[in-house]
Amino acid sequence: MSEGITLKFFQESGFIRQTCSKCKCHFWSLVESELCGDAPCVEYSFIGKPLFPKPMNLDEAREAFLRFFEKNKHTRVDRASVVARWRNDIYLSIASIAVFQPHVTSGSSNPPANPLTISQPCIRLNDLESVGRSGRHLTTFEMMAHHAFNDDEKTYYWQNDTVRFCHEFYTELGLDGSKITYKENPWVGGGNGGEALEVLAGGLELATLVFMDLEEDPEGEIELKGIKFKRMPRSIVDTGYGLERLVWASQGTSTIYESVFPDAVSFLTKEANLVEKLKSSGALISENAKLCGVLSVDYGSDLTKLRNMVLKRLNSQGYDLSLPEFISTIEPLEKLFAIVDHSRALAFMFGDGIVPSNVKAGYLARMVLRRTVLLSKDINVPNILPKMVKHHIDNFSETYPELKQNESHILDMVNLEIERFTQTLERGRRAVKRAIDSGGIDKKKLLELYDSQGLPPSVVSEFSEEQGHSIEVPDGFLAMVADRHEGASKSKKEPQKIIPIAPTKLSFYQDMEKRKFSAKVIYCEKSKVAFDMTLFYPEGGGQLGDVGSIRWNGIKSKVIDVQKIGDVVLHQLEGQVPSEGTEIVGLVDDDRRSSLSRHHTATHLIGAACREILGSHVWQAGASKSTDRARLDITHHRRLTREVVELIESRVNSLILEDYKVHTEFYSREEADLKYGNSLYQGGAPKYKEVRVVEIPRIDAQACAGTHVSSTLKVEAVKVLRTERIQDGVERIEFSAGPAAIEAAQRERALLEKTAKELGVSIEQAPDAAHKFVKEWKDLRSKVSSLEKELASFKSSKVEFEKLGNINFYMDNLGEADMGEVQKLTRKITSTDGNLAAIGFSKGTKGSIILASSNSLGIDCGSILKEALSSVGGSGGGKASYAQGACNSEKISSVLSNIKDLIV
RNA sequence: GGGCCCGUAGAUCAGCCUGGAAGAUCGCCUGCUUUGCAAGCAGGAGGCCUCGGGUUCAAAUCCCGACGGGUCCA
Repeated sequence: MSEGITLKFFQESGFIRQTCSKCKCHFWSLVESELCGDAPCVEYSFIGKPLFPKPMNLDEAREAFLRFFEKNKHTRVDRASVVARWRNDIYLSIASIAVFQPHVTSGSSNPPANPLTISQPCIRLNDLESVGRSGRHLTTFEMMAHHAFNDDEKTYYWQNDTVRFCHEFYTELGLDGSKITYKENPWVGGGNGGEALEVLAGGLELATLVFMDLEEDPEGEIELKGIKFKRMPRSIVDTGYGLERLVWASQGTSTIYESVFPDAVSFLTKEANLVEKLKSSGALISENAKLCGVLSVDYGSDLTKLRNMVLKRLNSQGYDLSLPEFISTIEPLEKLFAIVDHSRALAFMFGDGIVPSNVKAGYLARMVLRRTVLLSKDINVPNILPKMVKHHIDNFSETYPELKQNESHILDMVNLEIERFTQTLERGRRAVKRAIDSGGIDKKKLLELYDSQGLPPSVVSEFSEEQGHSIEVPDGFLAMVADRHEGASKSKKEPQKIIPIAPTKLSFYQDMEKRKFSAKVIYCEKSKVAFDMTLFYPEGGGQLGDVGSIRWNGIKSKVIDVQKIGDVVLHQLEGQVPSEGTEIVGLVDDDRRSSLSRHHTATHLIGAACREILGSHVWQAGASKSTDRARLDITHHRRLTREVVELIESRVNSLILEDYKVHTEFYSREEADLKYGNSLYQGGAPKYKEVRVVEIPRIDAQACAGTHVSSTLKVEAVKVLRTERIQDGVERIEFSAGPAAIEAAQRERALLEKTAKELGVSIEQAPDAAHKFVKEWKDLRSKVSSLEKELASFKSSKVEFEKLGNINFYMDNLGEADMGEVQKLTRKITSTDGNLAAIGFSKGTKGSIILASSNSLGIDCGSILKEALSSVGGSGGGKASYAQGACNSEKISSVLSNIKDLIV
């Protein structure tokens, strides 16, 4: 690498490779320069002095980019969702290349076009704290890119053309070529790596050109940034051009936000009454942005440090500001920018179907929303968020009509989440008050309030102030939270073992109705065997494996479990095991398979009905199919009401009757993507190169490896059994299909009949009767209670007492009596000073004693009763004023006399 | 995927740690006071203490499980 990236283009155009005197990195530039042009070596020079002759907005800049690359033989492809559903390692699309990982980058699938150009909306939340503050950070941005996927068969272009394209693109737009610096900086990430060039101008990184041709390998020969790599089969041109950066550079405003969202910023500035402040603080913001550009400080924990550094620089440039003055000027504006940015992120997240939740991507959306709400409160526009989101939707409606289409859903999500957060805050306000009332808020309490009630320290502090108490927020709060969550164990996956035989031919895909087959045993392992082909479906995709039997030479063994290990299907046998080479006849249990297939097709129908009735935000979050029931978990933000469930159930049953054929077909990944889009991957990231699509025409299409019935009519019927909220934002629907649905209905009928019979009424009258019985039972219960009171006071006047010293000793055995009644009786007696009551009563053979004394006596009833009971084998105890115990009912009188003896 | 918190009257919560009569405040009802309202005073109704097991003489309270909610982290 000592030669760096030496390209023909650089040489022909007169670029010189130089070394930065500060950071020692290598860079290429048309002019001689001491510094590399990247932060922190240089600072922004384009603010107030745009790099391009003509200011561009988002649409103009995006179109200029895509057109340029179309002109240069790239195919424009549509953006993907910001929710990376095709991946199981990240939740959000964080780069344009993420759209093509891992299937295209690994070589197992072809790109939709090659070479291609795209502008992909991306969301990154790792620098959330910096958004608004640094003047350049965004949670949502569009990464424009041109990608070329080269392999052994064909090389489209590599480093030289990439840089040439890049340079031509910027210079054609009017950027002075001598202002561009290409800094060598190898790139590493996501298990891949390669040489890379950062494209810098005016101190701003405009783009990164990555030449991805390495993959991580501990045995690899090549080392980058301390990690070992080897060459990968594909070499990929992975570029990333910041759309927003380009727009910013073309306008040279103080912050990126003012260039990218001029309308939104001015709208919010007006609403928040910050017009004057923004105008008068322009210079301050510019300086702040410039300095934040060169400083690499963690905005989360070292904010005060950062503020002081900026302030020092400002004051050395002729400002005369105190820290509080500086903060009070800059903070509201920073918050304003953050709100503008965050609300765009929310529009995209909800627009692409994220349902707020306490887990996964849904949690990320919730977190962003809550932050934004708090920020809006801070600048006195507490209800601005829905308006801001709508503003973005309208602004983007031409470029992203899908946002406009989903507008009502997006706003519904936003409003619902705001409502939930308001409730959380109200709960929190009360919790803070309680905490203060019961001894104040210490560090531990603060942590608990955050962790279990969702109250950030700033909010707790605010609520606390309302109560007239100030609290101190400790440094490193977030580190404490992290500590608390440590020890959360990470589960390790066991590496799958490999069986060294040819892949089993999965014949059930050819004919899903067939149950009988002949095959040859090609592998044995204890009680497990593999054949050259099989009709037995192995457990997978949430569907249970088949069972059945195999025969050979007059011998029969049961197949009790079927699993797929790699590409081999292993059949677990019960009984004798055939040896390798044996020809066998296999028979799949038809009842079970048919039932599983019915439930699987029914699952697709339920999913389709849910999407139709509830909306396109409904995604499968999990599924499981068994013989008598199946369940489907869907993303949805509200509990499913009975009415909605009935709608779904009816819709599914009419789909069944409409008798659609169920088609299955294998496609390559790119064909499948092209034909169906990524809604295909309801079941998660596809595992194989070939995608099997199960399609119910016009109703549903899914990548699915399971078995299905040949037409919807064969599902026969579907009955929803129950729904359950398994996570916030995820509803589980449990249902039965076919004969199992009828059986389920019959079970419910039986339960109803039994209930009605117990109530002694017809089924129709059962609810009313139950209501009446419960009401009567309640009335009677309160009547009994008041009668017990009366009875107690009546009986207490009947119980004889004798004087034992200064004690009035009441003693009696009431025989059969109720606990409540006797308790009331003794309370009554001992409510007068100087009284002691020892009352026995029984219920069958179980005898009970209550010993209670007036508070004035100073007698320890607990220990007396314990002792009195011990000689008869009873037990009990209690407090000084009240004790209770039990013994055999025949022993009551002896216990009572024991008590009397113990007192005198 | 992994934690943590919560479930008691119509609402908000106390009681649970340390087992032994199920409470407070607001709201509701009745009466008094008032031209009326608000307020005040007096009285009252309203609880399967989420459900199911277990431990115990005894469970709102301790243990296990389910259900319902909240929340943090990845």
